[in-house]
Amino acid sequence: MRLERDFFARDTLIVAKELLGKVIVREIDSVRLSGKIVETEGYIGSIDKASHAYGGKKTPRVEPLYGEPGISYVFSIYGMYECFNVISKEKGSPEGILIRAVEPIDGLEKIAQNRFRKSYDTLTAKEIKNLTNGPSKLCIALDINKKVHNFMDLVISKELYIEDGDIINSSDIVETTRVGIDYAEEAVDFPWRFYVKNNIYVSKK
DNA sequence: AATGCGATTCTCT
DNA sequence: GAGAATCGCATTT
Repeated sequence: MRLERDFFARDTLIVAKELLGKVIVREIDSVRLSGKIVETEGYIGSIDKASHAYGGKKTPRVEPLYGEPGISYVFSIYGMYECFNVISKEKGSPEGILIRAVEPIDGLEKIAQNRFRKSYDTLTAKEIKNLTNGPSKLCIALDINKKVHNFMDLVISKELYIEDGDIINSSDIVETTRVGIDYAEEAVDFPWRFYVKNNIYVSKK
């Protein structure tokens, strides 16, 4: 079942944790691609120097962060990659959750084509592991891009949404520091990254 | 108009 | 583990 607005309209770190085990669904021409979320990071703009909206900063790029819970924020990075976030909390408060890794479930053939331009059957073990074990890798695999999917309402969209999935026991969740935010001073140490213990698709242990 | 860099990934070594 | 790729966007001139 699809997650509704009220799921996202809660404390960002709770949503980030509870998104583990849920399933991102990407429908392309009636073909279903999906992946189980295994790694997330919370960003809380009001107090978080790692957030694009730190201190209430508001520019065209970060506008989605201020939108309704349940919409997407897709940003481009390093000129060649994109990252997918879901907005949490309430409209007006710049908070969101970066989806850092998923475990491929449906549409493996299309996912393999999107990532490596070859058939799933011909992937090496290394390529399989690298299909979706990173924030930009999963965007490539599921064909999520800023141009089409930024500001998309995941509660309404038919082509991109999130469904119920596994319930992850809290003893199987690791809480630790976030990745790639070395510049963020004290926020470097905030334990706002969550991942499923022992899952091979987690980007970084 | 010019500058500088990033919530990353890939390819070497 | 280091270095390159590559550009949108915020910031500065």
